[in-house]
Amino acid sequence: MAPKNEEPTKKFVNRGAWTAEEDQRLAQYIEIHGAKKWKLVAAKAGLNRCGKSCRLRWLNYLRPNIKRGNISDQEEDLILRLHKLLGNRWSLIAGRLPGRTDNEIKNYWNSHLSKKINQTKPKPQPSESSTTTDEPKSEKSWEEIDQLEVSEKSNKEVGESDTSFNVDDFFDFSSEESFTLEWMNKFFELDEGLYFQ
DNA sequence: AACGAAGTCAACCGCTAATTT
DNA sequence: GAAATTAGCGGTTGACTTCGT
Repeated sequence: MAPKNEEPTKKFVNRGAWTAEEDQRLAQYIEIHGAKKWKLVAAKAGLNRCGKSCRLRWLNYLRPNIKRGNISDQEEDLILRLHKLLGNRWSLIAGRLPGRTDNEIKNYWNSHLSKKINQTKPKPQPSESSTTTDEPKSEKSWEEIDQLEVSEKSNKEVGESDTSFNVDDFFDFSSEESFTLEWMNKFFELDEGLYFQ
């Protein structure tokens, strides 16, 4: 279907770490022309990079309002809870944490939280199924997960939701930041009794 | 001080979904 | 409707740093 690599010629494509100059070129170009058609962006900005690489760099580092490092306890807690709910859906999780990127959340999870979970996780109950991962499947049923996915999809397709729970609508807080984290924690506190026990 | 192991994280890869032609 | 192109996602890799001996 899709081509393996979007670049026709890989001859002189830069790879690896971005230089300050490349960052500046990319940011400058996007500021003027916007962030779309990444292949074009790469070419027009005079970057010997593939479009994919430019996109990633912009989304993860150059984009405005990006927060880097220093993940707060509150954010960490939220990540844990959202991961429990959503599994490895990093972009979804990141979408609930203003200023955080999926890559950062994923890295943070892999290097910090997965270990933490493994350390603190209680021994599996004999009655429970023998899943070994920290995926949510052991916490929530597949039906519940599916329901989330279906309602997400149907909302995009139809533009309105039925009575089912919609995770995007429910967690959408594109504008209000500090309020959100507190509110989310409140929600999870209430919700914990239902879902996470 | 030197060296290997372990940890971290930016970037890449392969794939699918969505959009455009 | 089909094909081509673009966007986006999650998994993985590898360079670099930190830690332990």
